[in-house]
Amino acid sequence: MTTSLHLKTPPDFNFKTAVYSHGWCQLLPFEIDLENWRLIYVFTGEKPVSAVISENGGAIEIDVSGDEINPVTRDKILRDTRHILRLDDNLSEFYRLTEKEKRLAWVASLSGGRLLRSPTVFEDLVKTLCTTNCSWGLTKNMVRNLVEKLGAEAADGRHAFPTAEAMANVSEAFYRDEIRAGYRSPYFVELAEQAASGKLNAEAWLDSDLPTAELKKEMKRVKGFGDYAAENLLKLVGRYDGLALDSFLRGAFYKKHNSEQVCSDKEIEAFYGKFGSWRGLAIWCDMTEKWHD
DNA sequence: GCGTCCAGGTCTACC
DNA sequence: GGTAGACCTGGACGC
Repeated sequence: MTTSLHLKTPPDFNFKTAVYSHGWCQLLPFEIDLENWRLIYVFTGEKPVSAVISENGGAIEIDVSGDEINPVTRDKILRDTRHILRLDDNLSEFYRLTEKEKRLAWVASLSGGRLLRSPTVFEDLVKTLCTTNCSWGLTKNMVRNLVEKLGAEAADGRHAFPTAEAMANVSEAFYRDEIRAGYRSPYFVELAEQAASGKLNAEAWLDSDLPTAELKKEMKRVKGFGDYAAENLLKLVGRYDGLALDSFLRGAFYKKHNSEQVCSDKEIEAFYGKFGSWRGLAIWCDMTEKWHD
């Protein structure tokens, strides 16, 4: 059987733009069905359940497959979906700034800037670590291995993202040999152990009172997290002060704004300075404009 | 088939 | 505070 749940969306919400805001929609347990514009995710709870998320008549519809779900699971799926799609984000100030720039006028008209994220910061931490110093193809491989080899199985055979406990229960050799994580393997072990023991509470970063610079320092205490990784995660917890420059963003910037000539990171930062604390979101939207054609 | 380069970087040692 | 070198993997590319 299938249970359908519904969520109202804010007026400035665009399902397609939010789902395809960055690469996360391609990382398990997310799956994207571009033909029918549906997002699939395996939610955790009492037991993992697969759900198809789509837009229907201006609202979000979540079709949960399998046995009837209890009220606790139902509430968790609704809460997680709000979080994933960032339905509660207020981007009005960002839109005011981008509307002043002709080339970024599309951002407000397509309601861009809602970056898809995972239900937990822990999942985003692990996935961000999988993006460092490798091709996007390898990132997808590592995440797929983590999900399929360590995540609990739902009724339809899909797997949820592994818990910190499940990740802490395997060895460094497992990460090297089975996950194909290479030199990142000890980082995964340490991160999982800290999260499972409660020593690291990444979820608290969502509503931390710390200034962004301090929060970034805290994130960089996680082994394997440097400037790029910390600033990427900051974006996912709703702070856009950092640009999270990586080879993709740098290359795209050189091509679009610097006649394909290499320039310094400081010059890139200065270019987006006018967007203030929204500059990280401004460069991301600017560099991914064509994704929304 | 083989070697090299590099991709959605970071860490450590050293200066 | 800045920099060089090492680090896994796997696909692309040249030969």
